[in-house]
Amino acid sequence: MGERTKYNTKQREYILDYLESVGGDHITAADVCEHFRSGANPMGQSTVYRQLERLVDEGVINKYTFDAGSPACFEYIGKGHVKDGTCFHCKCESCGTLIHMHCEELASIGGHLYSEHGFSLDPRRTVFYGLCKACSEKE
Amino acid sequence: MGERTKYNTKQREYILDYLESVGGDHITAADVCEHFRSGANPMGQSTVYRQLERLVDEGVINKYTFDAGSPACFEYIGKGHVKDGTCFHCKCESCGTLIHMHCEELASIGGHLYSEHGFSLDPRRTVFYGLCKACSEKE
DNA sequence: CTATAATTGAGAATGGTTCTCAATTTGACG
DNA sequence: CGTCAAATTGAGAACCATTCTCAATTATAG
Repeated sequence: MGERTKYNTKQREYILDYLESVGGDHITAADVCEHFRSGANPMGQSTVYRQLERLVDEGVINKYTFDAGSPACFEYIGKGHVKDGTCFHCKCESCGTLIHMHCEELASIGGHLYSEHGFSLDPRRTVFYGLCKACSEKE
Repeated sequence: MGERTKYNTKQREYILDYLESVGGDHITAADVCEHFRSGANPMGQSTVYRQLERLVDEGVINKYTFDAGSPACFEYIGKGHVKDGTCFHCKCESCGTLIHMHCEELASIGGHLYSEHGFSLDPRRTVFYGLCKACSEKE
């Protein structure tokens, strides 16, 4: 990781600053574009997408994809709050809420998938779909 | 479920026949379009998408969505081989292979998510991302 | 058979994302 | 400092799965 970027550009720094200021919240590529649209440091959307892709490759941010047609979300890995592999994400199919979940038991399925099925789980890409508490009580 | 469709059309029957003949394999909307493109029963792609959407609503087929930009997969529910909630899907991030997995232990996380976190897991929408055996040994 | 509502299909529109390529910027080296 | 090759930028086009539009067709009830 981190071997792809050769040059440090202003744009890269601006994006990193912005991601850090946002913290652990989820943002879309469109959010990043919007933030820079009218500011002092305008930035092309191609650059936004390219830098976000790089930062994912470098492990600086995580990327989550949802249903086709809805934009991907990015999440800054600041204080190692996601890196440890015990943070999972649940997405409510009804209200769309994204729930962060720290859980050792969920983390253990990674080991099971590997030892029993030979599959190396990537918790940073995996999203559990279903209904959140509020919505499942409603329906 | 099943309350949305009012009329039974030829196109609907043709699609159902095709899905049944394919069995439990995963197919995309494009596959369905392709199958009918040059045959005796040509069908517009709008119809394919609409009927597939309906069949999902009616619980006749399952729909799985993957990364943004890659097409959704559909799976016919024939002999109840998916309905039971023990069928999970793993997608290899390297080679793209989709692995079907029947596993009681994985199914148990549904119970855990509900009792401990109040979240009702939908196994039909959830895909585990990571590396398949072959690819993880390669890298 | 008729009326009415649902469905079809060709083509356009959508929307997130990726690609193209000329212009610009970066950083190593002299 | 300059020079220069390599990397990056950005405006706009291209992509592609999917959804929408709407006039023509078809299915079903009565």
